[in-house]
Amino acid sequence: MKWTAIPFAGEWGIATSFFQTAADEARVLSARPAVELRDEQRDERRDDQKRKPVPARAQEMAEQVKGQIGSVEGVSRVDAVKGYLNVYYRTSEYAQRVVDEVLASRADFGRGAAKGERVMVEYAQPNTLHSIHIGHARNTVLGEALARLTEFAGFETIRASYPGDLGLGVITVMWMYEKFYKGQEPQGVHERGQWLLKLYVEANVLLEKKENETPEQTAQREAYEAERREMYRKYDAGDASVRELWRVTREWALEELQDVLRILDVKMDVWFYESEVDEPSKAIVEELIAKGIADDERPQGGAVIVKIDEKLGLTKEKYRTNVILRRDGTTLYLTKDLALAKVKFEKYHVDRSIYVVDVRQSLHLQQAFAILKLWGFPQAEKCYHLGYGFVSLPEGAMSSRRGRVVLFKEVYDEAIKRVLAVESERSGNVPEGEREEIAKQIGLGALVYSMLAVDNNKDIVFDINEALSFDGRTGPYIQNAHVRANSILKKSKVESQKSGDLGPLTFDYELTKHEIELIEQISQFPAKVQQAANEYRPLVMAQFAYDLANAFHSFYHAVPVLQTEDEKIKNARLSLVAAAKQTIANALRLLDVQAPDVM
RNA sequence: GCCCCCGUAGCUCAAUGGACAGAGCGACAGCCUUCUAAGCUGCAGGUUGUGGGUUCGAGUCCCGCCGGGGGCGCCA
Repeated sequence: MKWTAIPFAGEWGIATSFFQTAADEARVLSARPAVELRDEQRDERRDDQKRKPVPARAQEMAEQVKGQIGSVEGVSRVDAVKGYLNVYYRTSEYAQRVVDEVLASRADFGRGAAKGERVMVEYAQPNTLHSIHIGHARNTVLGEALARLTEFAGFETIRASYPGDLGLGVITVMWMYEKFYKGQEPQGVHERGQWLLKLYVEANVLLEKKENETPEQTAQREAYEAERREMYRKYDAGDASVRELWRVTREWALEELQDVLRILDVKMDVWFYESEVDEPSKAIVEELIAKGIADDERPQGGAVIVKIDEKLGLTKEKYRTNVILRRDGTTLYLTKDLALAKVKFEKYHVDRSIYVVDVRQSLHLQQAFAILKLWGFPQAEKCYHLGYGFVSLPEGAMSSRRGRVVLFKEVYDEAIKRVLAVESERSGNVPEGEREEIAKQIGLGALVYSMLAVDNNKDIVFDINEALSFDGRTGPYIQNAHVRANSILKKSKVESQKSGDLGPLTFDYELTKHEIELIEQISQFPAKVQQAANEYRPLVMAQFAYDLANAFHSFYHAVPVLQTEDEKIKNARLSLVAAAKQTIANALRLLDVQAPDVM
């Protein structure tokens, strides 16, 4: 029998339906030969049952079962309604169980049992040529929330970053620097990152073919292009000065990435650099040729390719054919991803490998997974591409090449500014010395939540006013619930105390619907953790955090706590507030959002 | 041409095949001498793009159509 929560507010319990049973019965009755029925004494009644619509019969069954159930421990009543059997819990016992569990487990409330499975989440893969924009931020936040969820749900989790520190884009910035900006170096980690982006944009203007070029312009552009190609060649050949230039500019970019990760409270376990998988991936190409998976067309002046559909025996085109080694012997994105997967499987022994990558790369990753399967890696089945919609601007797609991007750091700074601007009017309780820190937590909370509160596959048109809204279904709304709970506890002076310190806890009084709704939300947290982790969807947790905060705000408004005269009820409510505060904090933590005590 | 994703309230988005499709924003009307008003309460807003099918039951699964977006061997 499958039990689900009763979707009613105000009272909680579990329910099961009888539709399936009723439908099955109807099938059996109608399948039985009529002659057999005629022999039955009560065939008329059977005919009635047969004709009875399924919902009505299901209701009948529910009522029957209800009649057979006596009184059950912890259950207040059983109802049969609309084909469902509803079992309502005895409120006081259930409430006490939930609150006790939260206050006993604290930060571990909701943590799933160890699953004995190792998961690697790969995210934060920006190129090392420019500053982190808001699209990278979505990627990072999504990956981090997912990692926190899988970890808390009981999976051993490894966080991996895969910065693209190689390729034409990187060379382009190096060329621009060498030619026009040599010796310059802005101070400040982010200033330097943004400056690299500026160089990249300028270089692309110089290198891009324009309409109606004069012969001089064409010659100039081609000369630049030749220089860039030469630099790429020198890099490949291991030229000392070019390598040094590469090392220095790369470091500037990585320092900025590190700082963004610090701001977002992301601690990577493993760093895979594109430059480090480049060489090993060439050996893989040879192996794939030897195994008959890849076809070497170089003798005919072609590349090394894998005819994926053909090798898999598919007749319809699905994965198509892809190149794994250019005709000039250099590697591609796909080549390196194959090498990286091998490392993940063999060195880190991951059972599941999650790639948090833009949905536009879906085909490429599917191709990579298919080749891994051909290659004989059983883990290929456990590779999962968590695609997410891209972040665009009202004026169109973001383009690093054209410099049409919204930088993460700009939005972050703006967020802090806006919080500080409203802090004086909205909150009087923030100590002067903590204003900046609290403003960071709230500003970032708004930004992060706005990106997680949308399902992965949705594109986001970035609107800064929407992303930094502090009202309604937002990060600050949830943070505020945490703050209000904290405020009550602080005034009651039990904040740091354990549930036991409140005396024997009992909810043996008539609970208001707001208290019951709040307890119901709290009790759902562990299941939501599992759901969000299993479905790879931080949105589930974002939604839950809002619902929980919403239940708390309503409770806060309608139910007095400190003013309660009955000491027992007051203590029960205080413990409920403590449980709510803890659960909100746990949920926010999984969303990579800070839970301030004041705001 | 082939593949993938999406279409739900004016807007932005939710909804393990189950009960009455829910929130926020925006609009309107209330609530601060009561634990923080970044809040609460009320009101309004829907033929879930469309036509079939499967099912006791479809926003959800299958097929067709319409509309939007993305991708498709030497970019990443």
